[in-house]
Amino acid sequence: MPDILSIGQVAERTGLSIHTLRFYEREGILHSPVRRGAGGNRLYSEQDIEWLSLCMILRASDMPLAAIRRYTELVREGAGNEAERLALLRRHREYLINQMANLSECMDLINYKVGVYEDLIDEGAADHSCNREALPADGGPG
Amino acid sequence: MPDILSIGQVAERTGLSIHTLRFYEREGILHSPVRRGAGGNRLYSEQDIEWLSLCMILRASDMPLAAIRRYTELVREGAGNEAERLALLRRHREYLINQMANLSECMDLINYKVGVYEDLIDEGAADHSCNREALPADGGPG
DNA sequence: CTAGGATCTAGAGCCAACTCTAGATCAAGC
DNA sequence: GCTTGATCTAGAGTTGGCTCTAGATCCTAG
Repeated sequence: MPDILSIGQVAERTGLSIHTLRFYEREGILHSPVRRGAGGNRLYSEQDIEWLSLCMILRASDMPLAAIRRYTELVREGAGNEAERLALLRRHREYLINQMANLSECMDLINYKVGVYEDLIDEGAADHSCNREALPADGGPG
Repeated sequence: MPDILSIGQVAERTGLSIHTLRFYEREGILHSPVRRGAGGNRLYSEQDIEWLSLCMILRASDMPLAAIRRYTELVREGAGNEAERLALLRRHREYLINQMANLSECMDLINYKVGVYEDLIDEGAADHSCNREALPADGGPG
């Protein structure tokens, strides 16, 4: 593993597009300013990959880029702002708790409905004489 | 509970804005076409509230409006398309499973980091002589 | 009659997060 | 020398989901 990577290599390893990598840099999402090669091309390090991996986890959980940028700034500034980092992380944790509840509420609902439709379709397949017009109540969330 | 509700009442009861209610209607998110009063004003029913509540659960779990619209169409069309409804619901369930994994990965990461920063801040508060420059490794997701 | 408040329509505006385009530069291989 | 492929910059375009505006209409209370 070389510690100097082109943008193409970083794209390949992270799964982010080259466009997105440049966009993230403009947005101040990179841990340290990107070094540049002779021709002005970006030179990434393994550290950058690690930082981007962290950012990708945060993004995958819907942390806004603005929050990631702020966190990045705080880390870049160094020691002394731990309280703000902590607050930022806790805020996102609150979001996560709430969102996990939303997802599992929806999961329950969908599991219920999937069950209903599976039964309905099984019946329809096994017994063609049954009343195929009999709809499950689909008006409500119950 | 009256079964004829103004858009304002629906907004109040669902928490959606009046603008959003009209927007959802344009987007074909309503279970049945809205009835209108003498002056052209929308008349909602309790059924509409129920359907909107369902939609809100789906939206809160990030189902795109396009998918909700499709599901709405299918339900409106009536019996005979259960397989497609089922497929649509299962697709969203896959999304939910994946997203729950994302959120809990992020939750683990954040819990870890929150722990680190809490310790750091506690130490800083309890013992001012300690090395406040000692940073936790914040470059990586670990 | 009039003022206030709720509603209507059509359509513009906004925000986040990409995503892509155009045109230039550069290094390597034939 | 020339083509090919990767990279560069600045900036425009896209998508999804709202959110708001303007100007009209209508109902009710004073």
